[in-house]
Formats: sequence, C-alpha cells, structure tokens
Amino acid sequence: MGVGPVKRTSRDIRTANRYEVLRQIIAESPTSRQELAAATGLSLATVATLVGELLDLGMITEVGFEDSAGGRPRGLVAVNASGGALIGVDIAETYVHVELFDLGLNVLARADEDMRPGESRPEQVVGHVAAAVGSVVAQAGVEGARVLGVGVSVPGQVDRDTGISEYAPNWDWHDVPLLDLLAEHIAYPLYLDNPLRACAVAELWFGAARGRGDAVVVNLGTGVGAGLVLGGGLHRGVSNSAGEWGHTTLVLDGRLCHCGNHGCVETYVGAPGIMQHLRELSPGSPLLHPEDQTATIDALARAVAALDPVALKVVRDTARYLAAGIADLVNLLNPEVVVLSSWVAATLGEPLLAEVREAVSRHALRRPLAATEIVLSPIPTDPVSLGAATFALEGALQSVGQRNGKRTTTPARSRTAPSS
Amino acid sequence: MGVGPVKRTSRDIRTANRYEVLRQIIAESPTSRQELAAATGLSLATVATLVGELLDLGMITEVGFEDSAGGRPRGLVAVNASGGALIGVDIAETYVHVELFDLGLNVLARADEDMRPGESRPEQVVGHVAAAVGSVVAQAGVEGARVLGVGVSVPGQVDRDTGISEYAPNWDWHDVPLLDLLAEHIAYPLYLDNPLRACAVAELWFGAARGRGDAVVVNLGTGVGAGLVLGGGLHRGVSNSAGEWGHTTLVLDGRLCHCGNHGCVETYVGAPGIMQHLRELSPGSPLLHPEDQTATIDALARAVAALDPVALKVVRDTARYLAAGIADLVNLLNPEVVVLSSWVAATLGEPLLAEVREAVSRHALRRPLAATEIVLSPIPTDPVSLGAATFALEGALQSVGQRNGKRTTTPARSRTAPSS
DNA sequence: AGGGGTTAGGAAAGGGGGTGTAGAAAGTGC
DNA sequence: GCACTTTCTACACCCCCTTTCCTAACCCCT
Repeated sequence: MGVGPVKRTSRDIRTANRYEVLRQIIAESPTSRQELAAATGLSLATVATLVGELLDLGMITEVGFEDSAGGRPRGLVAVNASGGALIGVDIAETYVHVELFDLGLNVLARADEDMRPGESRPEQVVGHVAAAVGSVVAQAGVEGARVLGVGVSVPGQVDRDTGISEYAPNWDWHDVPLLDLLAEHIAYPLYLDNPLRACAVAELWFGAARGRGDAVVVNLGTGVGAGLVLGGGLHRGVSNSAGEWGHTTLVLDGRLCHCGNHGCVETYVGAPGIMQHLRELSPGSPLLHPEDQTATIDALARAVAALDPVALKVVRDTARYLAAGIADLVNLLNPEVVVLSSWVAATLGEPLLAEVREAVSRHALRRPLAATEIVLSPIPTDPVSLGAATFALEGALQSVGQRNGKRTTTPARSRTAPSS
Repeated sequence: MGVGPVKRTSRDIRTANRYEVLRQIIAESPTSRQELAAATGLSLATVATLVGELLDLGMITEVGFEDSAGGRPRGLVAVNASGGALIGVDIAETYVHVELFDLGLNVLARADEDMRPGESRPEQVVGHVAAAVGSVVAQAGVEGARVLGVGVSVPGQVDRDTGISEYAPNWDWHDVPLLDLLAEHIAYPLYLDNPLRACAVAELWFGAARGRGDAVVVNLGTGVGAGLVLGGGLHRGVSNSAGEWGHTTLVLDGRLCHCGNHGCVETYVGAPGIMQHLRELSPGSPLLHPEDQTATIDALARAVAALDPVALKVVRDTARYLAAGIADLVNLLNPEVVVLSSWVAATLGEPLLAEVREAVSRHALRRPLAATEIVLSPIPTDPVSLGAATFALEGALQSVGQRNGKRTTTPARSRTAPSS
C-alpha cells in the first residue's frame, strides 16, 4: 500500500530527461545534439551531458557529421544497435511469446512456447519462459553480457517492485513470487509488469503516445483493458491494478462475465464476445472457427474487406459497444490520444477505427472530444513483448546515475539474489 | 493544447514541499519542526527553511515551546490566522456564494447573491460576484492588503491559465474572459477553476484525500462530476475538462440527458434525477417540492431517518446507480479513496454511503476494491468555496520563491492588468 | 594558402533544491 | 554550577539544469 503522496526528487528529473533523450534518438536516428535540444526543450549543456552518458554506456555511437553550410558541422549520434540486447516476454493464457531486440528495438529473434490448458503451475510457466529466453539468446548469438535485461509481462495484478504476481485470473495464481522463480533460471536483470502497462509504455516510447502528456491505450485482445498514461507517466494506482477497464459495466444486466458481473465491456468487445455476437447473428457462419479466436477474427476482417453484410454488422456493433466505453474514458480523462492496440485492433484495423470514431463522436461531450484523437497503434510488432522489453530498457537507464553497482531499491533482480 | 509531456523543474519540488508543510501545519496546529519533518518525510534542514519562509510571509507564527523532559524544548509554530484572508467564490446556476476565510481556513464571513433565471450575461454574473466579494471584505473588516487572493469556481470548462470560461453549459457561455471581467472590479489576485476541481483540491488539502496519492472526489449536486487526484496532484486533462463523469453512460438507451445522450450517470444520481425517481415511484409524495431541489432532498433525508419505505427505496436505487459508476472508477483508476462530496451527498449522508459501499462491493473487482475506501467528505462547510479559496492559497504560495514581483507565467491577475 | 565569418560543443560558473553535520542555544537533573 | 540532552541554525556538499564564454571546426572569399 503506497503511503503518502509521491515523493519526487531531482534525480527523477534526470531520469525522465534521460528517457526523453534516448526516446528521441531511437525515434530519429541519426540525429544531432542541436535537434535533441530543440525536440526535448532541454538546454544544449544538459543534452550534451546526457548524450555523453549514453555514449559511455555504449547505447549510442557517434556516426559522423552533418553537412555544413558554413560553420562547424553538427556531430551525429545514432543508436548503437549492437550495444546491447533487450528481451521481452509476453506470457499469455495459452502461449509464451519471447522476442529479443537490439537497442534500436528491432526484433533479432523470436521464440514461442505453447501451453496446454492443464499447464498452470508457476514452475511449468517458468520452465517455458526460461526455454524461450534461452532460445532467443542462442538464435541471436549475442553474448550474455550484452543482454541488458528481460522484461516480463504477465496478466493480472502484478507488483513490479517485489516481482510478485499477486493475482493471475487465468491460472488462479495468488501471490506467486514469479520474479524470484525466474531468477533461478535466468541470469539477466528481470522486470515484471502486466500486458496493459506493457502496451502503454510501448506506445509511450515508440507509438502514438510519444510526446503526449495524457493518453489511453485501449487493449483489445482476448481480454480487454486500458493502459493509462497520465501526466507523462504510467498510472498504476495504489495496488497496481489501474486500467481494469474491461469490467466496466456497459449494459445493465447484460451478458454474464467471468468476473461475476453482467454487461462488462469485455464480454462485448473481447475476442470471445465478438465471436459470440457472430454466432448469434449467423449461427452457421463459415467465418466461425469455434476453437480458434485468431482464425475467426482474421476471417472476420477478410469478410469485412469483401463487404460481407454479416461481418460488417458484427464490426459495426462491436465498434458501438467499444465507442460507448471509449467515450466515457474521453469524458473522464480528457486525453490527447486514445490508441487502439493489441491483436484484435490490429486485425480489424481501419474499418473498426472508422466506426469507432463515428460512434464516439456521437457519445462523447463535444469539448473533450475535440481535443482527443483516436488512432490505431502504429507499432508493427507485438506491442506486449516490445513494451516488456521497454521496461528492461527503462530499468537499465534508471540505474545509470546510481552510485556504482550499489542498487538501493532497484527493482532489477538477477541470479545473484535467488529467493528469500 | 498542452504540447509535449509535462516539464518538471526542481522548483516544482520546492513548491510541492511548501504545500505539504503548510498543509500539515494547518491540519495540526500548533506543531513542531520535528513533527513536520517526520510527517512530510523531509529533512529537518529543509523543513526549517520552509518554516522560515512561511514565518517571513506571516502565514504562520511561533507560539511558544513544547514541554521538555531534558533537552532544548521544541519550538511550536501555528497558523497565523490573521496573517491573511482568502476568498472563495462559488458561482452556480442560480446563486453566487462567497466565503472569506482566515489562514486557518475558518469562515469569517459569507455572502450570497441569488440570480434569476434570466440573468445569464457575464456582466450580470460579474456584478453579483463583485458585490458579494465587497460584502465579505466589509463584514470581516480586514484591510484589502490582507486579502491574499480570490479563487473563483465556475461550472463548465475553464482555462485556469488564461482565465477564460471556455464553455459554461448553464448559460451557454463560450470563451468568456471571466477573469479579465472580474479584474475590473476586484483588486485582489484572481484564480479561476471549476467546482469539480475545487472540491477535489479541498479534499486534497483538508479532507479525506490528504496525504493520498490517488483519490477520486465524486461530486453529487444538481450536476454530477468527479475530481481526479492522481499522483498526488489534480488531473486536468489536455483541454481542462477531465472529470466529466456525470455523462458516463450507465444505462443503454436510458433517460434522456441534457447533453443529448441517454442513460448518463447524472440523470440518475443528480438531484433532478433523484426527484424524478421519487415522482415515478410515488407521484403525489409529500416529500416532493417540485421547484426546490434542496427542500426535496432534505425531506428525503428526514424520511429515510424515519424509515419511510418509499424514501428508503429511492435512496437504495440511487445508491445502486451511483455504485455502478463508482465501481467502474475503482476498477479503472484504483484509487486509495473515493470521496462523496457536495450537498446531495452531505444531505443523504450515512444511509446513502452504506448502500453505496454495499453495492460497490458487489460490482467492483475484488483486488482494486480491497485497496480503496469509500467515505463521505469530512469537510463541514461548502467544499466548493473552500476549494476555490485553496486555489488562491496555492497561488499565493507558488510565487514565493519567484524573483520579487516579476510574474512570469503566474496565473494570478490583478487590477493592474485589466484586459487585453 | 591564409584569413574572416559562422556554427558546434565543451568547460566553468551560477542558481535552485535537498541533505548531512558541527556547533550554538536552551532546557533538565544532580 | 556542571554534565547531559535535545533543538535548531549555519554551512558545506551533492545533484540538477542553465547561461556564458571560449575554443574547435568548417565554409567562403581573397
């Protein structure tokens, strides 16, 4: 339980600025110190210091000079892609997906492990994760020392500081010390969080929320949730469970949700909800693949492109439910941007977006609506593993200024601190 | 439109600490530097510096010593009630309510002005405000120089920095430069904001949100809204309209709301909504005072105390609607505390709270719910004018460190800057 | 080839902020 | 009256960002 209001120190300013500078370099590589200063609003001196730090860390390199038209040419810096590797782990109900990134956040290797419904014990999940992590490191052929960290996303409620999965609805986990279990198999610094926040941080660093103060990242997958970016940072809530938007009541006495309530957003706009709607409209629809959500949503997207009337109606109805929920978010939080993320949003794409925009504009109040954009996530890869890797990147960046090695309350764990 | 993420400077830290120390002194007066350091988590040196500043400003005074059991006795400081006066202005649809506070936030004088339905021109409202402000200053007999500032709350969307009422639904105002108009009549520094945020800031300083990082202040009056305290500070949103929770859709195709949608929270739990429910249940009910919301809600509260079955049902049903909305807030934001504020909440009191708690516990997810308390506002006076006065207090405190007089982007206006 | 103009970037100084510590100040107890 | 204890102030120190000055590096012109 967080005690008292947030304690801010001047070091937080430094960390935030470090993030900002690196973000900018990753977004626009190569770039010059001058451009960085202009883009971040920091002074040249501060930018120079931070760039120096990042150069020392080997995260960026100097890559020549800009052409000059009289005057000393600007030195250019770029991400040093081979300066380190980041691993993002996306643990979901039925699979573990792991990606290894270079520092430019390009995917160097992938590994997937399927989990059968029965495999719900923490040790089993940890085993899959360890195998996949080992696999991507081997594939990419990077030396272990180059791996700056491993970010792990696990559904449910997570305490990132203690590394405990407090509650995972899929497997009925309660207070599983996941990070400690993983540390027994994985020798790199580990960071734990949940997929909602992973997607949000991915958008914040590399996606549609870059440079925005307030954003909502709506996550449309099997489950539904929202990552909240408020005041330029992630909002976590007192007990790390902010963003549970999927169980907002949309329809009084509506469909029964696994959370026990009726009419939750998730039951209408989650993949199973969409499938149910399709089934109700057209019980024998060829689009329906009863046991395969991905295949069904794919088929639905293709049918929409072919102007299939049933598919169009399913998407339109789904968009309406979704829009009702998003309109409430717009009114309540007045964000700059609402990002539609995760695989259902990516698959349904523009047609869904168009319907959502139209329907939101009918529901939301005019003034807040005018200030907010609704967009699809521009992130081409899996946002969850990217976001998880970003947590590792943030972690690596956080401890830069720290007295050498002495981690005080750093959330990072490594093999050297197994359990206890 | 806010550009880019929030820019934090070390001065913000100072300001936040200054707030924190004064808040603590006001809450517990007299108190010692030692206690302040313990309560705020700051070092003794910092506390001493800040206390010194506040002493210089005349906002607090030294009031003797604590008894000692060996050792130098602790010096005690207390709010210097007569060190200044703050004025809070609550502009509502049908009245203007003004209170003058001493620095202990005790009410020294009140003034009310009624506005007839026709009186909707900005000049008329400004006239009422100026008259009431003049009245409280005269009543309290304070010299003008002692008035540190006037906080003004006006419904709708407000840009506190420019002092413009961008949109006020009651009177169909659009971009009225209210602060400039007021500055022609009022010679004190002026601060503008809306009642939602006024209530929130009142709770943050003096009420149930003190010392909490995340809180939601639910405002139950004629209109309904929520003040959001996130990360220890007020959340405003990009275009200053965060908190429009009253128009969250609660019932699909429900009651028609003046915002044009159906089923908004406000149509069920706002005072007019409650009256309508009473009318539907018992058309000729003696509790109903058709033209007087306050009287009706008062009567309802008394009837509940007398266990009148109709009144009990009205309150229970209202609580259910309210709870559905609050449960969504709890899930989404995971706050430490939800505060029920404004006159409807104050009037209906404990019976409403009990029903709300019970109903929220049925709707919200277990984990976030476990971390959040739901309470009635402990603030005994009008929270809106108190909050408005608090804005003035914050304003007075903000410019302390500033180079003398030179206001850079200070929101405060005074007579010396009339229009343009 | 050598100077003048121009722009980049580093080094140092300065201001704001918080913290640790020595020593003065102000009590109690013997 | 002296020792002990505790508070509180003053100062040095560290962190962070910014401003300013100066040197480095390049272009163009003569």
